[in-house]
Amino acid sequence: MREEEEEEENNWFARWEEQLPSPEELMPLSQTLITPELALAFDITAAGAANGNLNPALFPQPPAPPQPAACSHPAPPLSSDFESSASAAAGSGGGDEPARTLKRPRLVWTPQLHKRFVDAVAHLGIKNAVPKTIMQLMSVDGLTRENVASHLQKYRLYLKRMQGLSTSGGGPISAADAATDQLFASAPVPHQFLSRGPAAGPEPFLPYVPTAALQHQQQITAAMQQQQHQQQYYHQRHLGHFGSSTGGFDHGFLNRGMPQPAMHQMVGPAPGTGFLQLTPPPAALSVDDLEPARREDGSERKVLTLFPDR
DNA sequence: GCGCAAATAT
DNA sequence: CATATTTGCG
Repeated sequence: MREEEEEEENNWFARWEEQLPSPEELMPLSQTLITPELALAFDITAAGAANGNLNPALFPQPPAPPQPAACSHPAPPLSSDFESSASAAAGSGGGDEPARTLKRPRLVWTPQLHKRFVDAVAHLGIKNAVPKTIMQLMSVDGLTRENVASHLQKYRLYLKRMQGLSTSGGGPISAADAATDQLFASAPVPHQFLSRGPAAGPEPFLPYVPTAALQHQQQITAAMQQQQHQQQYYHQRHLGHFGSSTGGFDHGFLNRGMPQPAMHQMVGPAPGTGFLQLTPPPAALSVDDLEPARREDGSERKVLTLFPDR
């Protein structure tokens, strides 16, 4: 019976494919991640968006989504944009109304998406970093609370591991950890996250006020693409053999292979292999580069410097 | 609704 | 096998 479901989900994101314009083209959101409190603290307004490369004023707000289709309306993150979009878009002669209970394909957490996740949590503060809020802040259509909750759970475990290792031993870490969790390792971990004390409140700003930030939330165009991934996730490393594990990172990193060429029809090579890949706008954060990184001059290794210096 | 551990699915 | 989703409990 699973097969039937596959078909359903197939057409399900079939519309999505149309909806996605292009990773480069979409990047409506920018200062959305900057909490008003923070902005006020710095006395910066829209124009003073830190780097200046993120000028909301300059930002051509996507007045008209690439897809006129009813499926992509401003979708308030508060409600399930999914259902509404589905129901609205449905009706193609059809027969697929029950988008309400449809199970969507597995979400592929790309480094980009995870980055956005981390940024959202970072700017929200541990205090308000709850699935629902995070989801809203991310404003990624198609992203559900469950998705975030699940990911958040894993992420917390990841941080916990980091924390434990860094505090108790003091020995080398990152290496092993990075190797363990590729996804999490791909994104920088905000210093704020590494709260070794029971009480976490290191952040000078960001007391709260999620709603303010959310008021301006706009639907971030999410892109999904289904490529030959299917084989990728089957890509189980052939263990039992060594030597060829040089890179080992055959993982489909950045799959944002969404070049200018119009999206070609996705071929459903293998039924039942539907992957959902959300690609949030690249810009997003103005201070996304606040990463300490260059602590050393020569070492440009991808080693994460997440040790609690203080 | 949130968090977590375990089970389950792909 | 890795990863994401779902389930059960507090």
